[in-house]
Amino acid sequence: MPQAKPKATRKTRIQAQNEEIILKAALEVFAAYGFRGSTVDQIASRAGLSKPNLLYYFRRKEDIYIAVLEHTLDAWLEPLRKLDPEGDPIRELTAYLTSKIAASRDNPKASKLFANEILHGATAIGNFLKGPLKELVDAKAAVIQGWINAGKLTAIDPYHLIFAIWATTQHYADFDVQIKAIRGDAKEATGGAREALLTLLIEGLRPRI
Amino acid sequence: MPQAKPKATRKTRIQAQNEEIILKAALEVFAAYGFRGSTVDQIASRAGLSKPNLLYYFRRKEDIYIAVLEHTLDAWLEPLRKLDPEGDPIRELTAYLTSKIAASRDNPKASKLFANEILHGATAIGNFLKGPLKELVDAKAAVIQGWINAGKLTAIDPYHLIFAIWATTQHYADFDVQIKAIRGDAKEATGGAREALLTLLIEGLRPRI
DNA sequence: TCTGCTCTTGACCATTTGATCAAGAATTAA
DNA sequence: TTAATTCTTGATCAAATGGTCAAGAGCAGA
Repeated sequence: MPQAKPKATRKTRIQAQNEEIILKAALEVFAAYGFRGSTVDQIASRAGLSKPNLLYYFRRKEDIYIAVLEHTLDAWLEPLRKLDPEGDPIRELTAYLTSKIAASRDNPKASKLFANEILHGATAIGNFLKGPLKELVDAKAAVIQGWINAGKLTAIDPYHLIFAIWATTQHYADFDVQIKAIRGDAKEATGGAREALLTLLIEGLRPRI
Repeated sequence: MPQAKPKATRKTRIQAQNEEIILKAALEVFAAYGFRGSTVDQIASRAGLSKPNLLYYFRRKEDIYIAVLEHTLDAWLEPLRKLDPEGDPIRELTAYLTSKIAASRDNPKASKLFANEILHGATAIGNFLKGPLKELVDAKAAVIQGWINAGKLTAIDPYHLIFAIWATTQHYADFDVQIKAIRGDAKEATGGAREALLTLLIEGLRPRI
């Protein structure tokens, strides 16, 4: 009998190591070229493995893709989870926007991966969007609405506020090529982004007493 | 001798008609699946033509792609061009944001096409970004800076303001799947978008007297 | 060392897909 | 009507690509 795929038993040292290498390579390739635009050969080559060897760990291209998404999804949501109902609204939103800008700077590939996935219909993570993501956003929107009702924040639709923070912060990762074309190398451009976005999006929400 | 490609002479009725059909079909397909994810067969099929017939009008897949991009690029920039240095700043920015939201609603496919193109490195429109787009943005950023210097607008980096307007408005087209997953069918969601974004982005720029 | 399991790979296959071509159909201008 | 030109397509090709397989190499526990 040919070898079965790695059993459900505990992972080998080599297994754990190679899967990590593969996921890292796959993130880079998928982020750059999208699912259809990436080839198994590219990923294998970047991971330093032969194609059949890579397919020994993930039997189908789609399996790699899903694994990469799942591997990064959770970290991507973390900043929003931290939004604290007990905290000061302006401070909390400032922290949230700051985390998102940092995430875009430190992990642009994850941002591009999601952008591409959603742009093309989110077939692989549709259930995640409708489930965990929606629940989290609903909960945090309620928190923001609570702040507004308590007069601690100018009235604004919480959902649109969240969307605006996503859109603007992720823009610096997803459309970096455009920003670089307009502003030259994006080092200082992204540097000023945090302050500009805080002024634009958050400062105006400070309640007028 | 086999037929040469359509000569540089005036276009036939059939030629003009079919090219229009092809560009429309190609926009739909490319917007949905990206360049690599789209096939010539798909485009031909949606255009109601055979594949060789389609390739009679555009010899390579890439030619179709570039034609579609060029065909929509200009319209996409029109709103920003209209930003009038002589107008009232708040009114002008309101009009700009309103146009961009309308464009996202009325032509989401163009938005997705560009989003995908830029996300993957803008290899086909890199020169457009560094040339005409940069020039236009530089000019309009100067206009906004002029308003700020004249005390007609709160201080804000004009480039980041423009990026924020792009990011937020196009978000409703590019990430519609995500928005629908969170908010249900996006009719009313996008309806409130204009007001929310005006409050968030523009209202705060009104100078405090 | 021996045994069984895990890991690796060259060779190969089937399908998809961008592109070509020759031949015939339709259209246009005279 | 006729001749030239434009348009259309079935058949076909070569390359790229996802995936398989059998055989051998490496490794770990007894």
